Amino acid sequence: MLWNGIQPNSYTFPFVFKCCGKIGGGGIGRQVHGHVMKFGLQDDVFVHTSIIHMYAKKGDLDSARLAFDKRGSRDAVSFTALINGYVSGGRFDDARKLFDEIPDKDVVSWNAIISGFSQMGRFDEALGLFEEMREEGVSPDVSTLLSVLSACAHVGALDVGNWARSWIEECGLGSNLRLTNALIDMYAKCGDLITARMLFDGIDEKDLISWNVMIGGYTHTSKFKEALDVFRLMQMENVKPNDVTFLSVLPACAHLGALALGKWIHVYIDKHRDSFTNPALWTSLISLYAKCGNIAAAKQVFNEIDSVTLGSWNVMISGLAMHGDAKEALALFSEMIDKGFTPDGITFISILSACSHAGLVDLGRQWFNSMVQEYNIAPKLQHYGCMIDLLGRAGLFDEAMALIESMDMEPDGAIWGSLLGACRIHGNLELGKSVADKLFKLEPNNPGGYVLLSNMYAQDGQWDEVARIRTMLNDMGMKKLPGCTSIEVDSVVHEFLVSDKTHPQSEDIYKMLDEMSRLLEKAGHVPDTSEVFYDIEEKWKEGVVSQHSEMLAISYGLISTKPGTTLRIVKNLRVCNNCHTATRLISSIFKREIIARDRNRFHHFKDGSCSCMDYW
DNA sequence: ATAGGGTTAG
Repeated sequence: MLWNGIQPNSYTFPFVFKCCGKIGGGGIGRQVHGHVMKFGLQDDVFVHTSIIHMYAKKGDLDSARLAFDKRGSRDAVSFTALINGYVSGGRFDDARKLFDEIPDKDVVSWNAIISGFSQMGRFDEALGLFEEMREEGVSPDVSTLLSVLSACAHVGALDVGNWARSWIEECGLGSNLRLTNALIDMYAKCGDLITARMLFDGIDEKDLISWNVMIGGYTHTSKFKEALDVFRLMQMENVKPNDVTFLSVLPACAHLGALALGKWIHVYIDKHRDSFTNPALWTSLISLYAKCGNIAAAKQVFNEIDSVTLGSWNVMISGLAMHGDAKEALALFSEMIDKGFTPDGITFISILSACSHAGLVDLGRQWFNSMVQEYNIAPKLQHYGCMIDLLGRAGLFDEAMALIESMDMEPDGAIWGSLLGACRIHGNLELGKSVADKLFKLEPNNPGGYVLLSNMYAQDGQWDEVARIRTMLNDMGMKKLPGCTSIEVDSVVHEFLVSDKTHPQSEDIYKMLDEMSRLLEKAGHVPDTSEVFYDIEEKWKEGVVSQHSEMLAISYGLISTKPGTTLRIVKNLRVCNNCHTATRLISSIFKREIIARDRNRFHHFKDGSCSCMDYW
């Protein structure tokens, strides 16, 4: 155009500047700015605003400011262009100051500042600005609500979120997909999965984001089964998943032990390698295999990663620790350091828990000190928890108490709980009583501690104390968190509770359970009912333990898989003594390997023995 | 005819 001698006018330049922003190359914007001066168009408001915007977008805030200052009449539009530059440059105080100077703030300027704060994680300030906006009588629009809902989702501001929902309905925007997706995410993150699901089911044409927020909502509230159910629906509707989808589905598979589905995802990612480049996917896959008990597959994925991240080292090391393979966990840890990676707090949780599972007291102490002194990592509650657990299990109660007293934070229930567990193992009733008091003050409604203390009184023969605690528990209406075990058969996850009769094949499951009991008795198994906490007759207690959720899951596994197939079960609590002994025997009676994951770690049952060596 | 603002995971 210039070579042909055709004069550009004030309409030309805004288009040209828009392109400058897109190609972003070096001094092109400045050159075009020169042409503007040459043609004397610098006073046109449209041209001038696009100059400010161009510099702001390039991150050249000084030039943007200079252009802005030259302006005769400043309107909301020019302010907003500059504010945007300050926001993306992280200069919030300057942005906020400029914003307050705008004489005639309109929706777009409010949106710029609100979304700026929201995107930078300053959600409370974003919501505060939204409040101000409403007070000043400026009507929000779709963009405002998208930013506001995102902020509500992050800080759990359900009240503002509810307001947003009624606003959306009043404006007749109920069918706006972006707004509905943002609402679903907000309700899910605020914990109201019912409303989130209702909105989700109401969408006719769901897009990928609708599916992702719904699945992610379930995963992040630990509703893993629901997450997988929605993923299945998504597949039935032929919606192509992306990395975000898998980053929500894989943890659900890992938690439920849904290994087959996880493997399917692994194959899918391999097949579409070009579109799945997010390194977090590999970390999730390692974690999946480790948590499903297939440590060999976890290692294989780990060894095939092109660029290893700290996260993948961490999950691999914690996987080995969970399996009780302290030696290999520590070896991998050395390798990681040799390769120049710096361990973080998460790495040390794995290292310390590996030492604790294996009873490596000296090494645990050593790494704890090295973490603090060499790596300058301030220990958190979880690190102290591992150390207390390690020292307590070894019976080193004085040292454990000294460590607790040295902490510069208040010990939590987990710490007192693991110390109480150690007291029970070593029959230290005296310390146990005072530890239990501390625990009850912190977590008066958690029945676990009461059960432990009552068990200790029972071991000591103090039956009146046992009765007193039981009555107290009953009076307080406390119930143990129900034990729940899941098993995956043919890619479907089946969940069982104690004495569960809801499974469609319930009749066959209980037939097999009778058979199991008969063979166990024949093998000399005497039911251990010491952990049953109801005041009922011994015979009934035996009935209860034989119908524990893990026994039902194993029974279902035995009748629904081919002989010799390894059974993988996942329990939400710690395995009880009776089930542990029974499972050991079942592995030899039925010639099945059984890999059980409990709350803390793995048990590999094979030929009548368990990898934890009955120490867990 | 031309200028300023936008959702999902980690």
